[in-house]
Amino acid sequence: MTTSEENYLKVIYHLSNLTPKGVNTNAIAAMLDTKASSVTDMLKKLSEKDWIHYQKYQGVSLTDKGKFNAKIIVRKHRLWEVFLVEKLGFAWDEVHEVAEELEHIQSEKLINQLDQFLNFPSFDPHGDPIPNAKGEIIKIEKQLVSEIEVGKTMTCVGVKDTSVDFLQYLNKQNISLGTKMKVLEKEPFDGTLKIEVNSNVLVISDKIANNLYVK
Amino acid sequence: MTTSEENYLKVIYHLSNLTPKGVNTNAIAAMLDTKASSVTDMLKKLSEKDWIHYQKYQGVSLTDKGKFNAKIIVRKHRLWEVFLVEKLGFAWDEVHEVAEELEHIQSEKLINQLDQFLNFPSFDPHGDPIPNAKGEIIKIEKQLVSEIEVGKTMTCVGVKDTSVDFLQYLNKQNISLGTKMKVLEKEPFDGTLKIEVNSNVLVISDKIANNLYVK
DNA sequence: TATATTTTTTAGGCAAATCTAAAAATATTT
DNA sequence: AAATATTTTTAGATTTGCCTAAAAAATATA
Repeated sequence: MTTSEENYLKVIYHLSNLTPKGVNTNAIAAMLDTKASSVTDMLKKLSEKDWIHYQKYQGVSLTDKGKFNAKIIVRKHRLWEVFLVEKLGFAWDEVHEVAEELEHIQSEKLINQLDQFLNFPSFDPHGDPIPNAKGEIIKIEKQLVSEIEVGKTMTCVGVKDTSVDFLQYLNKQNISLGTKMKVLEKEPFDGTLKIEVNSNVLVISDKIANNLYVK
Repeated sequence: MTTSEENYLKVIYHLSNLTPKGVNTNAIAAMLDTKASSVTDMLKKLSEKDWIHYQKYQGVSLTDKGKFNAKIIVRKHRLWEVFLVEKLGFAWDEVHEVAEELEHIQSEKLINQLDQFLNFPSFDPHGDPIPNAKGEIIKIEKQLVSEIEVGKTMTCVGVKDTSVDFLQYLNKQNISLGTKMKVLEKEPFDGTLKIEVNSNVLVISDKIANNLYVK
């Protein structure tokens, strides 16, 4: 499996969770920062290898084989992120790029030993679940801050957007996994929220509230 | 720097230590398991980037820039080998292939944090010295078993050949870094040696004696 | 429903890294 | 020194993954 093929599988996997009916060519192109025509080329190749179901103009979905491969790549990515944070002292906003490279290293033994070395972690530094060696992945119930009612307390369990900008914003506000918060006020006009964090009142935008997972 | 360019630099670096006058195209091709014509193509590219001195038909040598880059790749390779053995429980004959992939991960922070995490090791699992972040590398005096006089005792400090076959042969004979040995007898006809290892007498060929470093 | 817009695919091309086959330069042997 | 052998380079082709531009299909709009 080439690095490029792996990147396509991973992106199709992530998009499938948002668009279960079938993933669009343009959506894949946008995620991979490439052109639709390049995507079409690759879809044909992935289809021939039986990793995706593909019919012209109909969008794609992963086969069982493709889904398993995708999950193993996600597993590798997230385990490496844990390693970088727990063992090498990286911050959660510094790991993504490096993990994007490390996830393509081909060695089953490597990744399973790494898993053991890290004590079989269940979640990565952004709160996302780590598939096990069989590709099994736990799903926890989590909600966006934007979905929480006024007056309720909540605990940060993850982020939807894992961009450096967003993670550094959270750093600045002292919000990390496990941080307890409370919704104080909700502005109906634009979705702006007032929340209590670390005994301070914080005003957060609609966009922030839609990218922060809590339970 | 592409993976391919890195592999060429690394090979030229290693060959330079054996052939200081200038490295041959064919020698590079043999090491990289490719054709001489492919090597010529790449030499032109490396030359344009000022990583090697290259004149048609005259063999090549590394520029200062090229040598530094090569040493950083060697540094990465050897640090990853230490990680695999010390932290993930790999055997010394299992690390080379995986380290060949890991050495191409591009992140200065990653490798310097890894170095610290491993306590700034000086040698890799095969006894080879690890360059520091500046590319500085210590040279220890070491000799091949074949160069040791009859009657002398010696300690294994490294291997010249790092192939799986050779390393597994040494495993079988219970020879590893630090193993004490004594030369008992030398056969002038074919260079076969009798040595004492772990209170046993072992007969080793010319070829073995020429690939085992001691001091 | 016919037209316009958007999405997707095809056709043809490019750059990197490789290959084979043949030519050129260097080295070795007689 | 000439002939032979070896090494290295050139020329031209291939594969992978990407591109642009244009055509085809699907979707939205009037």
